[in-house]
Amino acid sequence: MTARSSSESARDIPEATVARLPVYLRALNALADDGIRTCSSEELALSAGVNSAKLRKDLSYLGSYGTRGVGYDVDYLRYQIAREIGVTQDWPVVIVGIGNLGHALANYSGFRSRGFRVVALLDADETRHGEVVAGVDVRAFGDLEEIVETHGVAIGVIATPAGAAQDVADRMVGCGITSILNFAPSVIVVPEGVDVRKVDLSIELQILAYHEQRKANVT
Amino acid sequence: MTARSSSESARDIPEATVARLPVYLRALNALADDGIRTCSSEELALSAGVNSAKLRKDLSYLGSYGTRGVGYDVDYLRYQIAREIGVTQDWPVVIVGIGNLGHALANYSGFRSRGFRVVALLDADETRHGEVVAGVDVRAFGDLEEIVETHGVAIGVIATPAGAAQDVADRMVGCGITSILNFAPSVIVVPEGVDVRKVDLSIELQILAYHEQRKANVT
DNA sequence: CTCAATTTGTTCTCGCGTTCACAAACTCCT
DNA sequence: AGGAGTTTGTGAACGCGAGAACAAATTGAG
Ligand SMILES: NC(=O)c1ccc[n+]([C@@H]2O[C@H](COP(=O)([O-])OP(=O)(O)OC[C@H]3O[C@@H](n4cnc5c(N)ncnc54)[C@H](O)[C@@H]3O)[C@@H](O)[C@H]2O)c1
Ligand SMILES: NC(=O)c1ccc[n+]([C@@H]2O[C@H](COP(=O)([O-])OP(=O)(O)OC[C@H]3O[C@@H](n4cnc5c(N)ncnc54)[C@H](O)[C@@H]3O)[C@@H](O)[C@H]2O)c1
Repeated sequence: MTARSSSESARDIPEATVARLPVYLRALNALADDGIRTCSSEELALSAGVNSAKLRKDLSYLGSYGTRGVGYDVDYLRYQIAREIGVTQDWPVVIVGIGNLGHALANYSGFRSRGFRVVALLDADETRHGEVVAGVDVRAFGDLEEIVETHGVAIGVIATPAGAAQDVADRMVGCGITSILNFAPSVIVVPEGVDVRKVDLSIELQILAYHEQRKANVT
Repeated sequence: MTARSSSESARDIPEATVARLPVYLRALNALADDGIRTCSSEELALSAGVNSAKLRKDLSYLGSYGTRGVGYDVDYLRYQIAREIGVTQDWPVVIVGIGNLGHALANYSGFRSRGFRVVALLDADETRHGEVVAGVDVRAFGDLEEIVETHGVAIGVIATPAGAAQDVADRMVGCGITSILNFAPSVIVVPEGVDVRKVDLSIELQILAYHEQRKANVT
């Protein structure tokens, strides 16, 4: 209701919903690939692996893009979600730490297809410089500032050992990066206004181990 | 209070707490490496990146392992958390899909040091068979059942393309695996009693992109 | 021994997220 | 045109987790 000036979707979307929108987008892309042009909240919820009421409520935060009695137009909804998330535009990304994981990330094609473009691969180890991974040169970490400025990079990925993560984060923040994805198993501290998300494989396994142990103990 | 027979910590720990226990364990290990033998909830919370009240509440689910006026004994608490999570024992793990990501995972030393042992690397692609990664042979996916039985594997990791993930999961469940870590960007369906956790890098980046876009729009 | 200082364990309150349930809106068939 | 069937969008109830606040327990000094 409260139409806010001419600017459109300015109301804030709950964080839990934001985290699910990419899942819906993925499910919609899969449906579109199968030639499906329309779907109900029930069908979409099924392929996204969530409850249909939750799906509808999530979508309602974006606006009323469905038709009662009919469902959602796959292409239209797909575009609306992509626009809301911000993946209709291209996001330049730098990856720091081109070891085992960094190589895998650089080679990952799912990046590009979802609106992210790896513009630079940086590593402190001189012996890695000049190597070309997935068409991108590995360069010196010292080139960070120049690259960020040139390409207008806002998102950085940390794939260095834990000990270097805070230093890398500081340098990233220092030259204007405001979103960081951290794969190193360490807590990094950043100023307000900078977003950090962490991915920690060991933690995921430990959570599984906890539940596994409980299953065994019940027996 | 309600001491439950002779069996000890049988009450259930909130999921949100379970997800943080590995973070505390990591922080405690770092403190121990620095030679610190005792710490307060405030100090531990700081290095784990959480609120100290939350930390104390989390730890209280495990029991009363601290001393009022003093704090926590680092080694003792470390052991108690490790025991609760189940990482005092060794968990055999199989990884399926030895491509870019599978290689990185197989080479990751953080696995072993946290109680997980990669007992097999499996891939459907014959040309990969026989390759040795981090001391482990890449074998045929068809060997899954034999390996799971031989080593008593309960945890499986999926690093195949999305299209193969459900099939791999079905085979894993079929031979007794009850915990799955899925890196493929697809929803996999499993019977009740089987735990699945997913890690999706693209989703993490899209969440960052959303917030990044909002920062830009406010300007 | 007593008292001040410290720090844990727990209670209480608040807000967010999930889910149910249903009115509103749309389609299609007769 | 009207009514039956379908499906969305949302109000309301509920449960869980976060954080503030405090009582209980311990230490150490005088
Ligand atoms: N490999 C995995 O599957 C995996 C899984 C989960 C987490 N991780 C974490 O991801 C990180 C990277 O893992 P990895 O296996 O690729 O390690 P790695 O040792 O293979 O690679 C780390 C790279 O970072 C570079 N580096 C070190 N310090 C740097 C600095 N200050 N600036 C720039 N580059 C620097 C090194 O030269 C090296 O190339 C680690 O923190 C690890 O714990 C890895
Ligand atoms: N590389 C990354 O950094 C990255 C990041 C995020 C997510 N992912 C996801 O992880 C998965 C693996 O990525 P990748 O880059 O390693 O891909 P990849 O193509 O390099 O490797 C996939 C491997 O799986 C094997 N495989 C295919 N079907 C199989 C089956 N039915 N059984 C067993 N093995 C099978 C292939 O032979 C191949 O070796 C993909 O789903 C990808 O979307 C990868």
